Amino acid sequence: MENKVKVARVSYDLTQQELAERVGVTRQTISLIEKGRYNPTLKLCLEICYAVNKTLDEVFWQERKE
Amino acid sequence: MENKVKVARVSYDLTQQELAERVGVTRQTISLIEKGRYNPTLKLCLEICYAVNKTLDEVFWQERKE
DNA sequence: GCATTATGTAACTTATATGTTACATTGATA
DNA sequence: TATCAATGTAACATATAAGTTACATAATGC
Repeated sequence: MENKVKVARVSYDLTQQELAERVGVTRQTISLIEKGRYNPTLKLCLEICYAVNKTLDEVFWQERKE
Repeated sequence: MENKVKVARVSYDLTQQELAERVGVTRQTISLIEKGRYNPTLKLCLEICYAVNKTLDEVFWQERKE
């Protein structure tokens, strides 16, 4: 699950810990999502978007790969 | 978890069963997502978007509610 | 009426997202 | 060099997304 969470987070000058607190998960969860090792739930994706002022498409969209 | 899956699906003239087969889940999962009783994973959201030719924002975006 | 299709949902199981605790590594900085 | 902050990750526990089976209802067509 590749995504732009890390870019969005860093552009907001937030640490993983800070982002985690704002969206209500642990630092480990943010780390795993940024590393593409987790398939986050929609609710968490939305919380991350709200925290970095971006939309789902901007942070999580990816074209279908055959 | 409100969303526009049902509208998008019906506009494509797909039954829950057909959409479920295209995205690789069961009919029950589609039903529960449409009813807002499930918090789907990002991967499933993307699959649904691909199936109905829409983006995440079009089908799953919602403004933060305080 | 009787079948058939589409949908809602309940009980139970399985897979996995997420939490908890803990330890290691890297980079900056005093 | 020695902290310390930020990050990666591993083992295990918990919550819940998703599957399986099954049954019910509404709508449609025979």
